[in-house]
Amino acid sequence: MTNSQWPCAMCPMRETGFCGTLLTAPTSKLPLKEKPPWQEFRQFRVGDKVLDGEPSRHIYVLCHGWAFRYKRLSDGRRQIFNFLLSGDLFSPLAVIRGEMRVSVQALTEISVSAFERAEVTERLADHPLLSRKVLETCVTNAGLWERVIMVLGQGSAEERIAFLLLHLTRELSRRNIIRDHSYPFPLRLQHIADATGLTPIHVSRIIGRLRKRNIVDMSGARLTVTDPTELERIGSLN
Amino acid sequence: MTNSQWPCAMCPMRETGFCGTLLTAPTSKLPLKEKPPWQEFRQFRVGDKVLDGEPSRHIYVLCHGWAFRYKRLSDGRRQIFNFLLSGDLFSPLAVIRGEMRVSVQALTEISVSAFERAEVTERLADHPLLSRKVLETCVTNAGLWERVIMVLGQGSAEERIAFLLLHLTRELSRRNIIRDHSYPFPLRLQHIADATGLTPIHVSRIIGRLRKRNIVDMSGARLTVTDPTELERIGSLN
DNA sequence: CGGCAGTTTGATGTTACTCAATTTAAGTGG
DNA sequence: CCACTTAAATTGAGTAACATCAAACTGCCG
Repeated sequence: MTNSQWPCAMCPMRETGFCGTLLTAPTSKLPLKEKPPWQEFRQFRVGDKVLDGEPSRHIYVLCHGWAFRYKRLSDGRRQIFNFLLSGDLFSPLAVIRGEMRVSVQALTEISVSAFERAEVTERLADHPLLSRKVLETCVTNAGLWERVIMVLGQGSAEERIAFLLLHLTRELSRRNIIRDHSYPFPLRLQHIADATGLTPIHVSRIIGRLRKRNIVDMSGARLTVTDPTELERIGSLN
Repeated sequence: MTNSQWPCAMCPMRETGFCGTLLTAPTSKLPLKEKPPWQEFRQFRVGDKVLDGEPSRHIYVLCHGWAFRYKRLSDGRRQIFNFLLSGDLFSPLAVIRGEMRVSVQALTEISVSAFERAEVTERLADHPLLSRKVLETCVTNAGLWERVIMVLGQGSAEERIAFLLLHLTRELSRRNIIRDHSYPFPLRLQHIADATGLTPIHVSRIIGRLRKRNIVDMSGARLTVTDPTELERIGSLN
């Protein structure tokens, strides 16, 4: 990981008086600030759960790595709402309301910043820039939720998968992670299935088809977008 | 319509210094306040479009009747995001960002309050109660969006329809509109289909099945929930 | 060289879609 | 109030998309 990729560039807490503190990340080469007692820096390994359906005392920001946010039904079905990348606030709603019965699990090694919720909400009122950031994240998410509802309600299997891959590709490109239309890709078929409402078997077939058509290739834990134009045509639902 | 059902009880603008003005509704028997120039009171008839995919200068609150919020794809597919009932802010996001390329259409005769967006956003800063209301609506909506994503991603046709009917029934019951487990219901099969991602024909079959099982009955522009417990069991996805 | 988890492939089953025809309900004008 | 018109709901038959089950294959790690 190079400094230029250091996630603080994406962090919603940046420039809100909260952020300098994120630079206490162990591997960071950037200048340190003093860490306040109400912030913690934590690391998790692949498969670890950061949250498990219980309300949390903390607000989390993902600093590095991949995670996903999901909910499980009593009969085992799992819906993945979104994938979290560097700089993502886990749930802007958790800032306002404590509840939110969702789980978050790490897809790679990840590092997160955990802020005491009480401290953040207390500072929310007299820190307009912070509350603006939270609100902005809410808005961004709401836009994503509506696009997801659109694609789950109206899209074919192919459109759903293309939409997901397109979205991830765009997000990673904003973070300067993509080189030669290819990037490390930690999702298994099961994750794509649970995010798109399909079965992993069917996802495999569709991805195979997309590969044969030279649109995307998913192998060796990497995703390569061979034909971005075509992927966009399929996945953007306009 | 009795005074006790008058929508201001649900209006997010109530007690924010914006709301008294909603009482200028022509049919209201409640005391009037002076209407500021940046508020308008409008009426629409069945099928009229209040918004049509274009950014609007106004922020809308539904005062009376039913409407729905949707987006149409270029090939004709339509996804209905939600149904609007008395007191609903059309789109909390429109308050923060002007854009939002969605359409809103009336299902019944409706009356709406239209506020100049510029005036509202200007007052947003020094009116904490108002911004709190907007934020709260954002939060409520975000919770709904996630439940919708859950049901569209994981639910069967029956679960999707039950979820929708259950949600509407709850919202109307909060508004004291339900008498004897029955209420006026302006949705056609096509609306339910476009909200659940099914075809109207299939919706018809499923509803017919629910009727035979004495769970709900949808006829004569009314919905009757015969077995609320069973509807809840099917539609709550836990 | 196993052993394991994840992926791919094939065969078959189920759910939901499409198309067409019929029935019901809701208006409309006489 | 009743024929007539029209839109919407229902029903049936056939089809396509996706799910399920089972088996074979691949890559990876000890």
